[in-house]
Amino acid sequence: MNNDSSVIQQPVRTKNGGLIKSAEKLVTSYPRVPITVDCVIFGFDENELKILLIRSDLEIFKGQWSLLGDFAADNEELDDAAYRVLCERTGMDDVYLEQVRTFSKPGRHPGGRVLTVAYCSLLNIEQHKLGKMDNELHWHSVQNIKEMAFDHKEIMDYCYNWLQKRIMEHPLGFNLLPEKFSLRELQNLYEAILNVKLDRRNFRKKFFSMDFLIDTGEYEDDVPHRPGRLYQFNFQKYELNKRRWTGIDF
Amino acid sequence: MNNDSSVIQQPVRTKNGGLIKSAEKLVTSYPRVPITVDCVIFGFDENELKILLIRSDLEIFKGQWSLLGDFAADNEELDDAAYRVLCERTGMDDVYLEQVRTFSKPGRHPGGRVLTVAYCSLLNIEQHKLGKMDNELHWHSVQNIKEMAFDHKEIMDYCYNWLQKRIMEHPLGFNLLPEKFSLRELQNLYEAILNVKLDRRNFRKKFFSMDFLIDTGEYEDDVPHRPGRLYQFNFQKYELNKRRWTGIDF
DNA sequence: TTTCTATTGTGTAAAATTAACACATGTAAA
DNA sequence: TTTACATGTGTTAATTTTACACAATAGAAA
Repeated sequence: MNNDSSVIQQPVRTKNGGLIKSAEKLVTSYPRVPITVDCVIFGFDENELKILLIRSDLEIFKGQWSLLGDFAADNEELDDAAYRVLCERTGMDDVYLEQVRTFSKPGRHPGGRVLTVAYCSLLNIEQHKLGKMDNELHWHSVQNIKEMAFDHKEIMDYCYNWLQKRIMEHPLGFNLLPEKFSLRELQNLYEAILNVKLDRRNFRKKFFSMDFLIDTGEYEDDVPHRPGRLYQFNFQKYELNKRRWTGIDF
Repeated sequence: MNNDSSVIQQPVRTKNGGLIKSAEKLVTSYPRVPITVDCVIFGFDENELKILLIRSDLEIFKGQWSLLGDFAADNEELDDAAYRVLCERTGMDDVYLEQVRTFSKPGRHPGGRVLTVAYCSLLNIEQHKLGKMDNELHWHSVQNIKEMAFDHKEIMDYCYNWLQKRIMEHPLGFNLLPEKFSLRELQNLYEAILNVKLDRRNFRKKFFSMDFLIDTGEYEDDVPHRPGRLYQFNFQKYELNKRRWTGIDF
């Protein structure tokens, strides 16, 4: 591990005032680290917030679950790497994805120093029905996960926390819902993520006043009670007014 | 660049079901990247938000300013690396420091691929009077910086934006002020960071109601008008009540 | 000593937002 | 036809935010 990187420990830096001619020489004189991206992929199903995990392929973590991740390729921008992982593993594109934080604790990877950049992703679980091939993949209820491989539990907790804050500032939640949804579903989503109970009438008022909901005129189907109206999220309008958006406050 | 890392491009992964015995072997088969930390160090002086920059020591960026940064050492946690940079360059310890974001665009460093993790730091500028030795260091007004070496302008902009949001959620600003300060100074700070004008009376009410200000009983000195009271920030009390803290709203 | 200037320190009323709460309506199942 | 259950809607009280004016106090100037 890191044998070649420790050959030259003294930086190429000139002592005083002199400028460094070769940036390349400078760079190659420092330690280098393998980089991974890890995706915390959230979904929403049965009124629970879920996260997509894969069985670890390392002997040492046998039986444990881990985030979907991969090493970054040569010269690969990390956003691209995360997106690649997402596409390869879920077959989906056009997915919400955002960088959250970098984790660098020495010893976090049993194979030596590996730095990982955590990404948070929100997707519609219905559009990613796991095939029979995917017996290594599984949607877990976020609340039930006790331990994970590597430091992935810590990463997941951080990202879940991040999501709770983030969803108060931007209407990300819609990425987790089907294209058409009832207000009840929307409220269930917020209650699941924030882990609180909300007043139905005030919730409704709040979202209508935001003016990002399009009334489809359609109604729920297959419910054993009065069906609710179905709405769509107005992504366009949101993008236009994003700057004036100051967040939700329940 | 990256010549040894591209020797083995095929991952060691077993095709189906088989677990990987050697995590080490897996890790060493992937590309490796030099990592830097870059500190966006904010200060407050003459009612302006400032940032501490250093003249780039690279020939290619001659005359341009850059963030204070360094390469991460072997097995060095990045928080530690950032803290090390901060201490080495400013001689200060016990400084507010927080990771903000990782920047990975290929081509962002002229010496080849270098990944950098940006940290945001807030310190009391009075306690870091630049000595004569530090003629490579300079406090710049944040508003005046047009261009910087590397992608540091982008990083600075991102961190400034981050700070504007962050300061609404946590009372970080006190790190930028002297131990004892008047309410006017505090308001100037917020106005400088947020780039807005605030109502003096409401600002005052807001901060008193937070109950984090300790009245020292002392007064300003050397002002050509009625002197204001001096306060201290109650860090202890804040730490205790942090969890219930929901932010400021001007 | 007096006057002037500038900034501190304080309170209240209007406006906006949030929180709490109840009843009629519509569908499917019994 | 009745029952069960969730939808859809409006009002009032409480809280928070905004807007705004005047007396007090120090140093500087006259």
